[in-house]
Amino acid sequence: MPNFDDQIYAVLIQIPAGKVTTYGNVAKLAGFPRHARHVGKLLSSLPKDTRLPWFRVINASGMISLKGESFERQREKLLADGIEVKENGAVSLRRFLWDGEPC
DNA sequence: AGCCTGACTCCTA
DNA sequence: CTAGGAGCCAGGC
Repeated sequence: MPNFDDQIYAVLIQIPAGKVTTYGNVAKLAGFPRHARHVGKLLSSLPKDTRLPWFRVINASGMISLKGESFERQREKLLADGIEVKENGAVSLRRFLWDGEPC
């Protein structure tokens, strides 16, 4: 059984550009349905130069869960992806949510 | 072991 | 939309 971290990474790299997903969804796709909190903990430990699209992961409310500078960083990344993000960090899950693997 | 914390989620009001 | 409470899991002390 692959470890938790690797499974999470495997899911992250599959998130298509221009889409977002939630912590809970990532955890579920990785095979750990109730580890949403741990997903966030793992992302918090990522190096700043990581290739992983950590910025495409937001909470189930469609809001960026970060604060301060981290929040702005993620928001800019999403905007660069063509995702509409409001000033408060809200994203339209209706339009940009990636639920599972389309393939 | 217990207690606290967190980039979470769901339910109720 | 906000606010409060409960459930959830792993890690640190």
